[in-house]
Order: sequence, then C-alpha cells, then structure tokens
Amino acid sequence: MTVTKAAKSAPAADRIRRAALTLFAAKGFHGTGIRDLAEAAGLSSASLYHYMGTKEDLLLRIMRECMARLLTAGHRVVTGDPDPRSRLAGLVQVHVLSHALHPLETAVVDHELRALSPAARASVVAQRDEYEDLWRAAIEEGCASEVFRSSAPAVTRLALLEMCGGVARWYSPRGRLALTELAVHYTEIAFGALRAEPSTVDTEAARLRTGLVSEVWGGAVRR
Amino acid sequence: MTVTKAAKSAPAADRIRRAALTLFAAKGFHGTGIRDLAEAAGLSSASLYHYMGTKEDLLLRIMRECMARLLTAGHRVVTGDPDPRSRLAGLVQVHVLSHALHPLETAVVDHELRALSPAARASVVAQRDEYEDLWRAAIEEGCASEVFRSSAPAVTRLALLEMCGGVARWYSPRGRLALTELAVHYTEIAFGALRAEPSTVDTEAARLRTGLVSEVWGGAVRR
Amino acid sequence: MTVTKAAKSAPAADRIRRAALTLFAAKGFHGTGIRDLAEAAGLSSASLYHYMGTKEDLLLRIMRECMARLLTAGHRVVTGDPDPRSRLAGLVQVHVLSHALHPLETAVVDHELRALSPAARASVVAQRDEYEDLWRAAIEEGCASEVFRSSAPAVTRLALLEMCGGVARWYSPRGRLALTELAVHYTEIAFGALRAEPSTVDTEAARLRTGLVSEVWGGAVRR
Amino acid sequence: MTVTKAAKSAPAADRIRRAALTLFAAKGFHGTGIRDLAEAAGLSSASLYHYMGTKEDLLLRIMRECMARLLTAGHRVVTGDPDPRSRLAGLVQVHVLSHALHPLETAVVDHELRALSPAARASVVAQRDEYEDLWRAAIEEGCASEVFRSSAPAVTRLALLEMCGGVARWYSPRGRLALTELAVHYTEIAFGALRAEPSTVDTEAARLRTGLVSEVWGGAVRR
DNA sequence: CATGAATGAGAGTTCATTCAT
DNA sequence: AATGAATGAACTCTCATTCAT
Repeated sequence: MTVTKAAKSAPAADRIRRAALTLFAAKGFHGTGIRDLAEAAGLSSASLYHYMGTKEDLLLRIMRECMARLLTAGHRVVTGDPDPRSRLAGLVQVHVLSHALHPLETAVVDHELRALSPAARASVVAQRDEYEDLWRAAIEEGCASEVFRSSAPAVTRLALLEMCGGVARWYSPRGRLALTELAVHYTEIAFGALRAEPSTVDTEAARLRTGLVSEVWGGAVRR
Repeated sequence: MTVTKAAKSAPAADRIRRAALTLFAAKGFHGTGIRDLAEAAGLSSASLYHYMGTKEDLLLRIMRECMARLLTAGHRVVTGDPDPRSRLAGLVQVHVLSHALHPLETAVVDHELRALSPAARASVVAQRDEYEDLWRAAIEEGCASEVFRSSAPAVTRLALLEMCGGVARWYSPRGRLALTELAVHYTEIAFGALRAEPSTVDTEAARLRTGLVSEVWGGAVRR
Repeated sequence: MTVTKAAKSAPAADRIRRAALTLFAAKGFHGTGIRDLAEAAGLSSASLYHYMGTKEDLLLRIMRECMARLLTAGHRVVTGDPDPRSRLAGLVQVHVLSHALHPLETAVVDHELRALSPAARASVVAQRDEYEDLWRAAIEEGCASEVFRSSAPAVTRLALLEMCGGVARWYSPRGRLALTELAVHYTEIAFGALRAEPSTVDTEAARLRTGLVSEVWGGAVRR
Repeated sequence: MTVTKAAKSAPAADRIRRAALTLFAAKGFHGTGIRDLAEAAGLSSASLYHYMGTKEDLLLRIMRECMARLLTAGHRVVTGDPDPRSRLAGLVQVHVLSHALHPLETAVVDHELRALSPAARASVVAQRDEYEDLWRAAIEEGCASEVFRSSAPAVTRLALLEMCGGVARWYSPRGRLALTELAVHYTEIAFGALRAEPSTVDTEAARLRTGLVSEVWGGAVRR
C-alpha cells in the first residue's frame, strides 16, 4: 500500500494521472485522499488543483478515457466484418488484452461507477452500453445463424464479459502466460461457452489484436 | 442510493448487519459513514457501538461469515464424490446460486478486501484460498483423467470463478431466469469452456443445489 | 479583537449564539472563522456542528430572529393607533432602542445581508420590507393629513431609518445619555425633519417603549 | 453579483481599482478573493501583484483616497465662512453628494474599517476624526449662537452623519430625484433636526456644491 | 508586462470513536 | 439498552502570495 513518491521526471499532469490511477485502483476512490494523490504525484495538495477540477473530475476523466479506448478498439475489430465468430473473437481479445495490459484503468471503471454523481455516472454508463451492444450484436447474430448455440444469449454475454474482465484482477505480465496465448485461451473458452467449433480460433489474428490494443491505448500508463 | 430507515421490527444487531450489508455493497466501505449505518439501522451512531466493535470489525465479520458459508457449501458438494465433472458442476452451482441469492455479501467480499487491515485481510484470503483449492482439485483431476480439456487449467479456473461470481452484479430474482435454469446454464458454459461432454449436466442435481445453498445460508439476509 | 474564551456557565447552544453574535458583528461573517466561533464558545470546532447546521444557517437564524423582534415591536406600537404622529414616534423609539440595546444583532442584520445565499437573503428582505411598510404608512398618512410635511416622503423615510439605525454603531450604555433621553432626542429630530410640531413628543410614552422593547427582546443577549 | 470581465480598454491599474471598488462594496473585503479581483480586472491573479501590494494595501489606498476627498471638500466648503448654518449646509451637501455619487468608495470606508490591521485602521480613523471635527465645530458654534437648538449636540452630529451617509445605500442616479434636490432635501431635514429656520436653505448654493464635489472627486470611478 | 506553476496555511465540514448519563 | 454531547483528526478545497520565466 506504500506508494513511493514519484520522481519528478514526468510533467505534473501526467504524474497526477498516474498517481490517481494507481491509488484509485489500489484503495478505491473513497479510500484515496487528496493528500495521498499529492504525495504520490510529488506535489502539494494545493498544487493538484492547478491541473484538475475536483477529485471526482479526475475520476470521471479516467473512466471516460478508458471507456473511449475500449469503444475505439471494439469498433475497429468489428467494423466491416460480417462473420459473428471472428467479431466475437476480436471483442474477447480486445477485452482480455485491454484488461491485461491496463488493469488499473479497467479496474477503476469496473469498481468506481458508484462513486460518481448521477450525471457523471450516466455519461459513463452510456459508453458502457454502447460497448456492450457490440457484444450483443455479435452473439445474437451468431445464434441466429447457428454458428453459436446458447439457451440464454443475454446471460452468456454477461457471463463472458465478467469472465474476460476478471483478467485485470490477476494477470501479471511477469507470469508464464504470454499475452497472445492468454487472448487465444479466452477465445477458446468463449467459443466453448457458445458451443462454436473450436477450430475457428485464429492465432495469427489474435497476435494482431495485441498490436491493435497497444496502438489504441497509445502511451497510456501501463503497470 | 436512498436507504429507508429500517422499521424497528428486527433486533438491533440484525438491523445493523442488514444496514451494513446494503450500504457496503452499494457505496463501498469507505463510502459508507457510521452515520449512514446508524440511520439505516434506526439507531443513533453511538448505539451502534454496543453491537459492533469498530467499523472494520463489522466488515470483517460480514466477510468471514460469507466465506465460511461458501466454504461449507463447497465442501458439502465435493466431499466423497470421485467424479471431477459432478464436483465441478456442484462448485459452479454453489458459486452461482450463492452469488445470485446473496449478491450483497458476495459483492462485499469481492470488492472490499482492500479496505481491511493486513491481518484481517490475511484471514479472509486464507478462506478464499481454501475455497479455490476445491476448484483447483476438480479441474486438475478432470484434466488428468481427460474428462476436461484445457491448455491452461489455472487460467481457466480463474476465468470461471470470475464469470460465476459476476452473477452477483446483475442477477435479479425478478428477472425471467429461474434459479435452477441459471445454475444449469452456467454449468453448461463451464463444461463448454472445459470441453467436457455437454450431456453430463444433471438438471435434477442442480435443483438440489438450490436447497443446499439455501440451507447453508440459513436465515441470512437476502435481497 | 481578542475574544476571551467563554466561561462554560451557559448551555452550549447559547454560548454559540453569543459567540456568533459578537464575532459576526465585530469582524463580519466572512471575517469570522468556524474556529474563531468554536474558541469563543468554548467548544471544539467539531462540536459546533451538534448545535448548528452550516455557518450560514447560524447567520440566517440570527438575522431572522432579530427582524422578527423588530417586527413584533413595530406592530405592537402601531396597531390600533390612528394618529400618525404617535405611531411614528413609537416606531422611531422602537428602532432606536432596539439598536441601542441590541447593537450586535442589528449590526449583523444591517451588514451581512450580502453574505447570505439568494434564497436566505430573500426571506430576510421580506421581513425588512414588512417592517419598513409600517414606517411608510405612518409617514404617508401624516403627510396626507398635514401633521407632517416633506417634499419627498420616501426619501425622508430612508433617511430616518438610516439615522435611527446608526445608533447601533456608537451608543454605549455606559455613556452619559440615558435610554429614554436618547429615544426622546431622536423623536425630536425626526419630528423636526418632518416639520411636525415639536410639542407633541410624549416623554412618558417614550419611557414605556423601553419596557416594550425589553419585553420583546426578552432574554436576548445584550452587550 | 455577477461581475463581467472588464474590457481591456482602460489601463490595468485602473481596472484593478475599479474591480476592487465594485467587489469590496458588493461582497466585502473578506468576501472578495484575489481571484475575483483578477477576473473582474481581466488579469491573472499573479499580474495583480505588479500593481498593488497586498490585498490590504489595495483596500487601504481606496479608503484613504476616499477620506482625503471628503476632507478636501469639507475644508473647502467651510473655510472662511463664519456662519454655522451655511457651513453645516455645505457639509451636509458635500456628504450627501459624495455618498450619492460615489457609493462604492463611501460604502467601503463605512464598512471595512474592521478589516484593516490596527496601524492601517488608525490612519483612516485619524482622517475620519478630522472630518467629523468640521461637523462638530459647525454644530457647536450654531448651538452657541442659538441659530441651532439641540438638547444633545454630539448625538445630533452622529445622527446626521449616519443619516446623510445612508444615502450611499439606496440612491440611484436613475431614480426620480435629481442630485441638487436630494442635497436640498437633506439640508432641510438637518435644519429641521437642529430646529434652524427652514428659510435659510440656499438652493443656488446647493447647486454649486454639486460642481465642487465633482471637481474634488475628479475622474474617480462613478457607478 | 504578464503569467503558469507552486505552496503553506487555513477555510468549512465530516470522520470514527468515546463516554457520562 | 440507548443516547446526546463531545472531540482530535482528517476531509476536500480555496486562500493570498511568490517566483522563475
């Protein structure tokens, strides 16, 4: 829980972002004080307010940026592809890789919605709904064309989202599992869950997703 | 987010438990004030301290009881059964039903570990580890005897746990899905994920799990 | 400007009221910190919040009570009296005596309207308007019946109100001037300003006003 | 209470003065932040410090200039005139006109003495005392020569000063009352209060005072 | 001339907790 | 069993002010 004082190498705004990300993810929004943020960013608590509005603004920006990135990646992986299987594979991989590579952002999005005021929350929920619609469409079309089979597609969608998002809670880049393997493995699980033919998992495509996700997240803080 | 003042029908200790459960689940431990608890329980904040130790004690007790119940149910469903498939089915169902029926407790366990002091956290983590060992054993034995197939059993275990636990975040008893159907559906997904033969899902057994879970949780607060 | 810590003889709520009165009058609302109030009341700053809402609530209550007392006294001195001269004399005396005996409350009302939020301000302004209407009626009727003469009655009303209220800024009960003399003197000035016959000032009536004002203000803090 | 950002037409120093005047009068010294001033003046808060010393210096300068102008006008209206009646008429008119034409400055002088540090306050109080001495002399001489009658000349002086100064709180140049009429009216009230012969009010002289006051205040900010 | 960056001190308010009754 | 009173510490946020650029 000890957070070392940030070296003053990066611009202050970045250091604040990074500190917020780390602390909100580790201790929660309400568990993180403005002084914790200041110390972790290497500034006085008063100086924080040159770069941010309120503490909630800081949280909101983090959440909206994270959702925007998931949305961008999701749209890119889905657009123009008529095959529900490869679209779902792409969404699973984007989701898994984003959560594996950016567990802080994604954990904050998943946990701290309730800390937002109603108006702010609504704006993030709208993004989340748009994102989940990509999943819904892929699964429903797959079921309609019988490449997927599920007795309750809506439930399966939620189950898969939870499953893939859970990666943020345990994946370590220092572990034995390479990213592409992870993405492939989750795709297999998802295809199994939807009774799709397992042979359809395309390892090469999965490798390309890693590039896509990295590109979309750009220079974003990685832990 | 509005919590109506509890009717003074139940004993005070129960009202406090219930208030804590509701509020910790809805707003988080740090987001819930002692005065919120008092109001929701229909007592003065000073009176709370007749029934609980500190706010953290209250949280710890909730978490340990919840884990103890999961452990009890898990052991009962597993003990004496040599078949990895039916053991895993039982674990999936216990997990899903517990999370569906007791989303408050399970959400608190899943979210608020970080709010505990190190010593308290360790005692809950120990319970969680014991519980996850039941899953590990079933999956590993199933892979060894080739009734399951997974390229990374440890990853699959984590993925399934996240997936089943996610139920707490969305299941509504007022929705279209009956509990047993839900349990069966998740078992199918899990078997699919592990490439087990789908025909092995035993609907009647799933129905019995609902009784088991209800019994283990006893009179516990249900939402 | 040094305010000695209050002896703990009076109930806390009274001590807070008294402290607020003294400090708001001496240093202004914005010039008085919550910690100043606490020290002057002999409590910790946290304890203040057992007895009051916000700092502004405290101010608002003081102002509304003061205006309510002026209104009560004003109505009592005016009701049922058809003679504009004695009504004006009564109003002048109530105003002067109230300001002389309760300079803190009246100074706060006169100075700190601007510190109130719009809604709160409106509620005090409404009281003030009702009070000034008593003056307006007396002066206008007096001019109509030609016992008063003024080329601009509205201006004269404002001028007299300012003049009488100014007493709060300099009158000292330890000075040479007795209260009744003060009240009579201001009545004479007012009658002069309105060109009324000076002989009409009733010293005995003025003496009775002192009793009335004391009664209306009751146990209110006097400095 | 909304203060529009000043057009950058005037020199910065003037814009700051004007902003301070407006805001100190409207919200009080303690109610006005350095950032409010900066915004109203159209500068950054750091830039303010090129033109002023501390916030208190700014206040002090405003107050001393205002008092200096009152003093100048008072002296000019009094010097060489042996008649207490015309001297008092002149003082009343200077006071009323100054407060009517420059309500911001005069309100600040009247309200914010308490916001000054002891040393600064003393320097303004000295000016005020010198100014009030002009009034004292006129009234006392008038009483001695029996052109005035008052049972308590000191009280009457204070009463008249409060009354005339009150003009700043309500006079509007857009109202029906012309300046000279206002000055004449107050002179009549004052003469009435002092039981002087009303016929002595010199309307032509009053008109000249308007010119005098305008000249003394020169280009000073007018509202 | 003007400002962005920075800060120690302090603002009003709430925190979890204790204790005498 | 229950609470009103009380508080030190902490909260988020703003204050007036400085200084390098």
